[in-house]
Formats: sequence, C-alpha cells, structure tokens
Amino acid sequence: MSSLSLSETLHRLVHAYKKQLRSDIAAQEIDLPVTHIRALKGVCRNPESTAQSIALRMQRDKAQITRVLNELQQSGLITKIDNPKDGRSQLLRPTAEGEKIMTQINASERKTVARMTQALSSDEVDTFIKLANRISKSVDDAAAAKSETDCLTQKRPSSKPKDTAGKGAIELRLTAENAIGENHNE
Amino acid sequence: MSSLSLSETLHRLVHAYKKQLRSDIAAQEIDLPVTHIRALKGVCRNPESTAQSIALRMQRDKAQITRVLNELQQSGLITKIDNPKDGRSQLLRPTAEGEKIMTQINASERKTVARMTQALSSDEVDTFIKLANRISKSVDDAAAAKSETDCLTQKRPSSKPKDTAGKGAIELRLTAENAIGENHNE
DNA sequence: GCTACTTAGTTGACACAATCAACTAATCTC
DNA sequence: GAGATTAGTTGATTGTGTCAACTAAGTAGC
Repeated sequence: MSSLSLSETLHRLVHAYKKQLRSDIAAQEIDLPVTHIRALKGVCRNPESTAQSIALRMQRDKAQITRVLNELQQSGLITKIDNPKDGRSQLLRPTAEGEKIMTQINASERKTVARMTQALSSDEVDTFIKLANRISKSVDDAAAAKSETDCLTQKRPSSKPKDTAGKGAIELRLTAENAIGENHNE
Repeated sequence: MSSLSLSETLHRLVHAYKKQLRSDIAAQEIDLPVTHIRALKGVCRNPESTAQSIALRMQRDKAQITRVLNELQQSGLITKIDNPKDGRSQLLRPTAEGEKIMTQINASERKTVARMTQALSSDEVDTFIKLANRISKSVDDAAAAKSETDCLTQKRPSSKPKDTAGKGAIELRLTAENAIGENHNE
C-alpha cells in the first residue's frame, strides 16, 4: 500500500530539509553550499582528516571532494598540511576562521533540526533516525553484494578491470560498516 | 545527542536511495533522470495534469518542470493537448510508449523499495513514512509561517512584490495540505 | 470594453551536485 | 626495481534547483 510512496516521501523530505537548512544558513550570512558545510564539519570533527577520509565519510566522489576542499581552503576555512606518514596526502585542519564558522553552522543546524522535529517527541526522532540508518544500510549492503556478484560473473580478467567494479565494492562495504558505528560521535 | 546526526542520516539515506534507484532503472535500459521519472509518474497518475499541477505536486520550480516536460515530450513519452478550459495551459497525457515505460519503472521502483526496506517490518516502514511526512510538514509549515511574517513586516508595498514572498507562502501551504492527504493514492 | 492584476508557461542565466575518465605522484609488494 | 595500488587532481559532462524577465491568456472592477 504505502510502500510505493516511500520514494515521494523521501523526495519531499529532503527537499524540505535542504531548503530549510540553506535558508537558515543564509540567514546567518554564511555563504557556503551544503556540501561544503558537510565537508567542513568532517574536517572539524577529525583532526586526522584527509581528502580520502572525508570522501569516504560523505560517500561522495573524490573528485567532488577535492574541489570542495580546495574551495574551503581558498575561503580560508581549512588548511592542508603535509601528512608526515604519507607523502601522497595532506592532513586537513580547520583554521580559526573555520572553527568560528563551524560554531555558527552548528547553531543553524540545531535550529533547522529543531524546526523539522518540532512535531515529534524525542523518542520519535530517535526511532526515525534508527529506521533511516537501517534503510541506508540495506541499500549499501545490496549495492556491495551486487558488485561482488558482478566481479564473480566476470571471472576476474586478472588485470583489466582497473577501477570499475572492484573499487566500488570495497568502498561501499567500508562505508556501510562506518555508517552504523559512527552516530555516537555527536 | 542523536539529534544532530539527523542531517547526516538524511544525506546518506537519500544518496543511497537515489543511487539504488538509478542503477535499478539503468538495469532496465531506461535512460531517464529521476526528476523526469517523477514527472512522468505524475502525468500517468492524473489525466488532468498540467505543468502547474505537476510542479505543485513535486514542489519544484515551474521552470524546471517546463524543461522536464518538454524533454519527456521530445522523447515521445507524453503529449500535450490544449486545455479546453484554459487557453494558457495544456493537459498532459502519457503516450502508449510512456505508459509502457511507466510500467517498467514501477517494477524497478518496487524492487528498489523492497531492497531498501528489506530489513524492516511493514509496520516499521509505515512508521518511517509517517514520521517522514510529519517532518516534511513541519518544515513546510515553518517556511510558510516565515513567509507570512515577512509579508507583514514588509507592510505590503501595495504593488511592488509581484511574486517574491506572497506566492511562496501560498504554494507551500497548499502543498503541505496535499502531502498528507495524498498517500492513499497508491 | 478598458484597465489592473493574476496566472500558466517559457526562456536565459546561473549555482550546485554528482559522476566518469584520464592523469600524476607517492607508496606498497614481491 | 617492476608492477600494482592509492591519494589526489583535472576536465568534461549531466543532472538538479533557483531566480528573473518575459509572453500570452484569464479575471475583476469599473
């Protein structure tokens, strides 16, 4: 019955949420796209962040992350310092300005979340988040399983499929594990 | 505690969902963006559809809808016929091809939803949808209320604000009412 | 009927989001 | 040291969402 409308429900919900968050942020005169904010958040949360770890956490393409991080750097919100343990990557740190903005953003976000959940009890919010996470996990697991069978049916041409299927499977499995164990972080 | 992670939860969830849906649809060799699919679905559901009604239902900008509908028409999935009751608008109808594709898409979507909700009981799915709808409604209501006060504080310059705030408020209130009463449709 | 306003749809311009492929340079493995 | 892998970058392209200005058709008040 109602199962088909899950899609519409999700579309509506996210659209409403993004709109609200953007307007709350704009109201604070912070001029950053949502993706940049999420990335900045990632950097602030973990002082050992690299572009790679941010991309993994956000489950986004590393190309996109590269650009976002560069823009955050240009805006003076983060700095990159050479990773002593790995010459390929740099550690990301928020600047003082970045920390300041982050504080403001956290306030905005709290307000946004408060508005969204004003009609719900905190138990209901909790239930909602748990259900949402279980749904996300199911999708990730399904995707990982699919990539795996893809690999098998391909019989591993042994050197050809440079990136295509294999990487997808690994990434997805990693992030699926992440996604669950991570919520206690805030 | 967990309230802050609502944002991340939502981001993850929707990203996972879109990815899954896109791949399921691509697997059927249908080459349509998600937005186009949603619009086609709207057209198929209601034989009296106009661009306006689709835009309202989807809560999207009418400019975007215009383009999406034109592309659907070019792809031969819908037709526009002059609205006998209003020379400004056209009634949208799926073509035979459009109906066919819609059937396939519905199958894909059912599969996608099944995957997403495989770890949930149908009661839990139901709970999730209800909570999501309540959250959407809260956001819409908040936005509508805000637009309203904006209007008041502007003291109605009597002829200037052609479109800006007023329309937003009305649209949002309409769609908020819609969003709730509409789920029984499928 | 004329004038105002409103509404449906279109168009152009733009910003943001996501993805893919090809590439460099550093690292790891053997 | 050769070959694969990984971190990050760059270019191109597609999709998504928004805003403003515009045309043409309908509506209301007079």
